[in-house]
Amino acid sequence: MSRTRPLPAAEPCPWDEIPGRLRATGMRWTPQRRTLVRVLQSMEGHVSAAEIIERCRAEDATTTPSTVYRTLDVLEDLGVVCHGHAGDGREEYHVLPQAPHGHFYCDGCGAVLEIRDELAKEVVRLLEAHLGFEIDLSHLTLSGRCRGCREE
Amino acid sequence: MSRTRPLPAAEPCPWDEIPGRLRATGMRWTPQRRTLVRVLQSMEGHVSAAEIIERCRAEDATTTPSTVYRTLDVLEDLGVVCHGHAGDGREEYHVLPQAPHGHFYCDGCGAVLEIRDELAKEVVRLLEAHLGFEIDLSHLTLSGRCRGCREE
DNA sequence: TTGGTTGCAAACACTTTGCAGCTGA
DNA sequence: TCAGCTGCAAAGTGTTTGCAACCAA
Repeated sequence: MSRTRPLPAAEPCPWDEIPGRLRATGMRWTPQRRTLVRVLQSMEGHVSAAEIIERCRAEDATTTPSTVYRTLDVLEDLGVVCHGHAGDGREEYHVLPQAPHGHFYCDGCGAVLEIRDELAKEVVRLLEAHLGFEIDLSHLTLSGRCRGCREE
Repeated sequence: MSRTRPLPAAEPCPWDEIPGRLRATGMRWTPQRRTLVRVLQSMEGHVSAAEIIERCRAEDATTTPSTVYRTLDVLEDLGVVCHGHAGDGREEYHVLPQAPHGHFYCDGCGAVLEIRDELAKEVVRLLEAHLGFEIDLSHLTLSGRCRGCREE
């Protein structure tokens, strides 16, 4: 299973390279994969497995969860998505992560903010300096309360 | 359910105050709770629900998961533990958090480090300054690779 | 006594897997 | 053709809940 891989694929794979990259390793470019990839393209950012499945079903009512999960695994190997866990522990997929970033979930209002670029680097650097850990920020979602909810 | 509460209880509850605090609100101090509390006392830090259940079963073979989960919920309201999610999305409990701190899990060797005190404050401050989020670090476990595993 | 607790079993949500048949290359 | 892929159904996980019996206060 790809999710036991230590760290996400090094370089992200552009959308239009996907069919070729699949075929290059003997894999197939099927209608179901076309649907999933089209859906993912319209969802850049963070998405739950449930959302992905629902959107696929909207495009193709015959979509099956197992196929979606299996294909997401394949796409994760290609670096198109990488998965982590939302605050409630469910699978969460990050689409086409260009730079290391995490997500921030507000317990109060449910808002989600991305922790990206400079800030992500800063956090990574800080933790690395203190603990010697190379953090995989893209794999997690922090939780807390946003400014708005704190002022209530 | 207590796990929908916005943030963990403000002040941690010393072990010996637990019986009294329970009774004060009409709750009972039962053998099962005694067992669980004893087990938790011997496990300060991060523990998975499975570990807690297993250890309880070692002390009392009749221990039931449902009772453990329910009691952990009660103890979370008292501030004795607070729960989050491990890297794989399972429930994880932090026992008697004295100061805000998170955990760091190494994908390589499985080592767990605590992110505490100064470093935790620094991270919290950083994220707060940039995003306006009041982070609940105790609610999460970061993942990545530790120094040792990176050098392999 | 009596309402909080417990144990059991069943329900749950989500994800994974086995397998026979289908299909892209 | 023929491996990879799909759909289905079934099995897992890990956690939660309903309920009757139980027992701490």
